[in-house]
Order: sequence, then C-alpha cells, then structure tokens
Amino acid sequence: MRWSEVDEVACPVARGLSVIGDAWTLLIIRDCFKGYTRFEDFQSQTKASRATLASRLARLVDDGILEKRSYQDHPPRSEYILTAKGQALLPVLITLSDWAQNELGAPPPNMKRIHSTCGHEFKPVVHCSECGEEVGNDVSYVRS
Amino acid sequence: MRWSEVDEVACPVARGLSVIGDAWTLLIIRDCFKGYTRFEDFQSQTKASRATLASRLARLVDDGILEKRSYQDHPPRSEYILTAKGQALLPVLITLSDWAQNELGAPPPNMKRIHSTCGHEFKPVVHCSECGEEVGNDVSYVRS
DNA sequence: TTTGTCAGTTCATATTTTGAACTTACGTGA
DNA sequence: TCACGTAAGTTCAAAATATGAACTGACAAA
Repeated sequence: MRWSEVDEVACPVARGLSVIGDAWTLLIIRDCFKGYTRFEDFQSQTKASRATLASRLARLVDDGILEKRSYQDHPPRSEYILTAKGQALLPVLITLSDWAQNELGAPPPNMKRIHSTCGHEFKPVVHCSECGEEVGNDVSYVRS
Repeated sequence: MRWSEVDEVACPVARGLSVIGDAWTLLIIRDCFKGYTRFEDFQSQTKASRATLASRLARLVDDGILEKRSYQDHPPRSEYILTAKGQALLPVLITLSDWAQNELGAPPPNMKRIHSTCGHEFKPVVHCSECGEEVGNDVSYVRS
C-alpha cells in the first residue's frame, strides 16, 4: 500500500496521519502556532526545500488545515492562516513536544505556553472525563 | 535540508518528529499499543511494504522506542515490545486520534480506551497544571 | 541601475518507497 | 517424503518523491 492511500483506512490514527503524518507537515503547523504566516517564513524556519514546502502548503489548504489569503495582488502574495481544524491540532503538538523533552532530552522550546485564562505558564495534565482524576500510565485498550 | 537532519534542530517538536514524524512509524506504534508484537502482524495491519517496515522497526529499536526480543533461535524470530520511552507516546496517539475523530469525521477506533483506575471508557481532558482548570483554546504562545 | 523581497516554479539529480519474488529454517498433514 | 504454511526478513528493478540551485515576475528601495 502506498502512503498516499492511508486516508482510506478506517482508523482514526491512520486518517489523522494521512493529513499530518508526513515529513515537514507538522513542522509547518508548529510555525503557524508561533505566528508565522508566509512562505519565506516557513522556508527559513523549517528549512524544507521550496518545492516540498509549496506542495505541503497546498495539501494543507486542500485539507482545510490552513486558509490561503491574498494580502496583495501585484505581484500576488499570500499568507497562510490556521483554520479551526488546524488550531485543534494544538494538543497533538503539545503532547509531542512534551514527549520529546521528557523522553529524548530535547531542549525546551523557545516559546512559553500560557494558559490565557489564568495567565500562567503551564504543563498540560490529562484527566479522566469520567472520574475526573489525573491519568498517567493507567490506560488500557480493549477491543470493542 | 534533508529530513534525516531534522534531529539536529534545537526544537522539541522537530526532535520528536525526527523520531516519529515520518510515514508508517506512528502506525506501527499504534499497533504496538493494540498488543501486536511481530513483523507479520505489523505488515498485515499497516500494509507498509516489507522493506519499509524492516527499516522503520530497526530505527525504532535504535531510537529506544521498541525493544527487539528473540523468542526463538532456529530459525531466528523476534518480537518488538514498547519500551517506557515508547509507552510515553500514548498521549500523542490519543490526541491525534481524537483530533481525527472530531475534525476529520474519522470513524471511532475499534478499541476502547479505559482508565484502569476507575474502570471506565473515557475521553482525555487537558487541565492546567497551575490553576487546575480545564484548558480549551485558551492557550497562547509567547517568545521566551 | 543595481540590489533586494516574496511566492512560487522548473529542472536534473539524489534518495526513498514500492510490490513481488526470494531465502532460511522449521512444523504440519497426507 | 513431499508439498504447503509460517515467520522474519533481504533483494531487486521500477516508480515516486525530495533535493538544491537557479529562475521568474512584479514591485520597492538605495
């Protein structure tokens, strides 16, 4: 099976990965969260080749993760903005970043994550929707 | 820059993606969480080509995400088990799966996620480590 | 007039991925 | 004993993708 066909698999992880699971894509989205919006920004931040970058951006627009907006007509210039669908990826980025820091010894990001409501820099803590308690490694999967 | 060089970038997201950010890798890890351990299992579940699968498994072992255990010597047969580092990826998989279900309309997984401590199927809810309240879209990033 | 910016595209060359067949070593049933 | 079946890969040629560098087009600033 080609990677381009994973979107046909009936599994939410596979479907998610068909959109954001290849090289460079999540790096571009990370930059969107940092506030970057333009082609040249993405190029200098990710260092992906220009051709790859152009194709990734087009796919993300196609998939409704980014919105392409023209900010000038002559010459045509565009910027890319996260849609709601794209913004909903924040938890994925957060958990990935935390995993890399805890398990790979990756350096902390050069950005602080602030909970706007309380104003503090924070770590995300996962709780159980049913009992309200914090969830750690006490998760298991059973066939349904 | 080649994708194989992203591991040199000083950013936790990039470092994380250098390990799990390419096609097939996270799909293999998903299967590990489902309890699969063998080459043929991964092949029939992911449908990645055998060559790609072999190279991904080797990389995951190299990176300490999976442990390769021999379960028979003649002929040599191995199984792959998640290490603690690998198990720590569960939140990434959960958030990705939930995003795909909510935003892509992906079907629910064929597995139930159980909070062993309380015994219920649950949804993960992210809380703020500082104020304890639930965190939604009220997250912002500022340069530090 | 030269240089710079921006959002790409084009191109020839590398690198990766693909499916299919092959390998090795055993077990099973006829 | 012979033909299959299983398992974990490897090998191969062909196809698909990615790469860096150069180019484009339209403008702006020095």
